[in-house]
Amino acid sequence: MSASTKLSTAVKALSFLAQFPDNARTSAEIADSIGVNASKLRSLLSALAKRGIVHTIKGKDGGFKLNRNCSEINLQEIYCGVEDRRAFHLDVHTGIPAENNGAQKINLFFNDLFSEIQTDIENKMKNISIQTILNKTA
Amino acid sequence: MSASTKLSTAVKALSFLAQFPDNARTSAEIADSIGVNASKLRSLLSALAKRGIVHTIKGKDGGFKLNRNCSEINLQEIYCGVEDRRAFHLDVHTGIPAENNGAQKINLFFNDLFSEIQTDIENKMKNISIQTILNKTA
DNA sequence: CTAAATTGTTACAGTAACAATAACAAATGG
DNA sequence: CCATTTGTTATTGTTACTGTAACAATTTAG
Repeated sequence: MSASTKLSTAVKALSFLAQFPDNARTSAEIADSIGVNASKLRSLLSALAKRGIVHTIKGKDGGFKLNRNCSEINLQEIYCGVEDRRAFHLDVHTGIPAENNGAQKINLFFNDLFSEIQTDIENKMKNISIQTILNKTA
Repeated sequence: MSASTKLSTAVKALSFLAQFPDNARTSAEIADSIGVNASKLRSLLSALAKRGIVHTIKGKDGGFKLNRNCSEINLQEIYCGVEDRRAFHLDVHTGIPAENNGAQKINLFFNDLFSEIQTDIENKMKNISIQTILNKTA
């Protein structure tokens, strides 16, 4: 799953869970509703559980439910939860021994630029909560 | 090559060419200087030639040289030249038949959001020319 | 005209990454 | 003890990527 796909899948799952504030829902039910594989979804939600975004209940009558109010879950932390790397990490061709000094400085330049872009994106995502999305997609 | 790697490689090549405003340089020489494969580099530069960014000369004593002043080549058009897709395209898990309506609306939401982010990034890149980078990495 | 050099493009083998699924241990509650 | 469900690992098939080589087309020098 690409990074951005993980994000949108996670948001779909959380939005689904938002419909049932009290009852836990199984990975099978959620996966069926949003059209993804249950096993993959479990690994996504398990990552979100480690961040305290969802609560998981194992065993009979178990499943997943939201651990917080929808307005207190934002895209940035969802993204960081489901992805190891920083949001929308971009690569630079890393130096090989023969590279000249100018090329190395250009690598540094792009690392800085991409890092700046990442920060911009993360700031944008911090301002969007699940509640925001529910409102816009209602 | 990932999208962002293509961008940084292209910039390295153009910066190298900037040192020699009058003479064409061969793909072998440029590739050796920046540490990439000559064949891969030729396909990158050939894409830039189609955008009028570099001028190519075939045959004996041929090679590549810049077609414009460094201050008139910006990152956005380099990126669009070497990559088919829009700059830093981000994916959304596209709907499968069983997907519910809420999930589809969330796809639309993310398409809008990612599109907005792409525009932000492109605007940022438009303001950065090869000359800008030469100044910063001198 | 001939030969050498160079781009532009295609092909290819090897590798890595990815997707979708299956499988199963661990945990839980009746 | 048994059924259920998560959490994680393994598997399998496929796709994508990487680095290289090869070669036709083109151009110029001599």
